[in-house]
Amino acid sequence: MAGERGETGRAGAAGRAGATGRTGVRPARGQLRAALVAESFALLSESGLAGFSVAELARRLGVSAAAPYRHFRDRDELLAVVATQAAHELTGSLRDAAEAAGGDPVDRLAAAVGAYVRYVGARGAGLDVVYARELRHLRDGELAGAGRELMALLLDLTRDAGHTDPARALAVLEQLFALAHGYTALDTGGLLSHSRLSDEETAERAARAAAALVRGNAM
Amino acid sequence: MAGERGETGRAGAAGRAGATGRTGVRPARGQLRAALVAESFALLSESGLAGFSVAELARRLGVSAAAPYRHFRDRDELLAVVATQAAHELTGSLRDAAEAAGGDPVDRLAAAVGAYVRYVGARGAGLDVVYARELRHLRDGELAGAGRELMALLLDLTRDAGHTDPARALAVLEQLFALAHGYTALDTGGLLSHSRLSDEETAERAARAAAALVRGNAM
DNA sequence: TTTAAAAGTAATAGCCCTCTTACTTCAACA
DNA sequence: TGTTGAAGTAAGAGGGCTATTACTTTTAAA
Repeated sequence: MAGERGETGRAGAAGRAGATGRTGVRPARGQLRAALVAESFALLSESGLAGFSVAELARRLGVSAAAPYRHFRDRDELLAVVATQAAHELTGSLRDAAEAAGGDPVDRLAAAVGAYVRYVGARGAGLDVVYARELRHLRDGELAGAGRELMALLLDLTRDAGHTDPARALAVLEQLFALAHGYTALDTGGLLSHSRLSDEETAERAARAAAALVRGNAM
Repeated sequence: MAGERGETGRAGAAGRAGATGRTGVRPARGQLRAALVAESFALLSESGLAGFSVAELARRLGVSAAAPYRHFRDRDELLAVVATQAAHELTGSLRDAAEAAGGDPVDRLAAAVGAYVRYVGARGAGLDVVYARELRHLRDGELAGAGRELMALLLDLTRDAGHTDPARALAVLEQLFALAHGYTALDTGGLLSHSRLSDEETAERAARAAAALVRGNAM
């Protein structure tokens, strides 16, 4: 029983594994690139960033381990594309959620936090992926822009909630997304309320907590 | 440039690396067990649970890769000892912090959250390590007890803050530790306020946020 | 001083991973 | 139909990790 860990990580070379199941359907010839990105979200959502491996992806799509390298220079480039898409989707989701929440800034922030938790629950990619350390060296292209766009939206929402002082707005933002990130992390880790909650339930709890946090800050 | 990732993880076998520096001092013969535990905290604090590897530990202590297995059946057993110690230390730290904060339940909770963030910053082990999924199969011995002890303290603190309804207390607890965990995670990931904050500064921010959260919940 | 257990080491098996190279297949176009 | 470039494959090099086994060094007791 040599290699049979259940968590690993860090740099180096090897180090993953996982389900190893042929989950996705083998994509038609020429569709591999898109399929890789799609399956990346599934894999992230199941195993997190730590469990992301090109080899596992290839296995799931029923292609050879070398195939992905026809479309991406290396693992990080694929991850960067996924992170960029996640940033765009997050920006859209949070903006929509805030929009739908009406005019009250507190409601809007709470809705955004809820949307964040919901998105990460569904797609497995959150701030940790978008701003992953290991992708720093690629942070000059699209990913950089998508990351800034997301951060700008967050700041806007916070400022609308009455925190016009930049430093103050940043601090509140930090609180809210520490909260949001914490909910997703604890949930993923199964540390929330004994049994694993549904993504929806977690999102609602996070949104309620966010509202309380914003209210509490105003006191 | 084969194995040169900078993050990995998941199950399987291989998968780490890291600094590979000879950090700790080679322990005197017979002191390896204690040294391994001590160095584990250092490694966790640098690379997180994902970067934890027995091989790296051995390297840092200047002993052969097989040496650790003289003292621990396998990686998980070592990790469980570390987690157990972390749980005890956390319980002590949080209790002390609450104690020192005086009589106001909100202050006490905020102090506990601050202490949590401070501890994780310093030692690298938090709820994620104590309640790690991969250690579930060992959760019958000391670790289980230490985990319950920690959780009991948290619940007590929450209950003292006026949330006598068990479900309500649990929900508030969840909020607070999602917040705390989120702060440590964002901080570790360098996502907080551009430049990396000191552990102390992060802890204070988390404590302030916790106080706001508790106040907001009371409204 | 002998001796036996404890603590380490060397070597290695077995896995998984990333990424490269050379070869094959396929599909669309001339 | 022949050609050609894109897409994919087979193999393998290079590395890291967890553990195991058999051998060596130390240390402390008899």
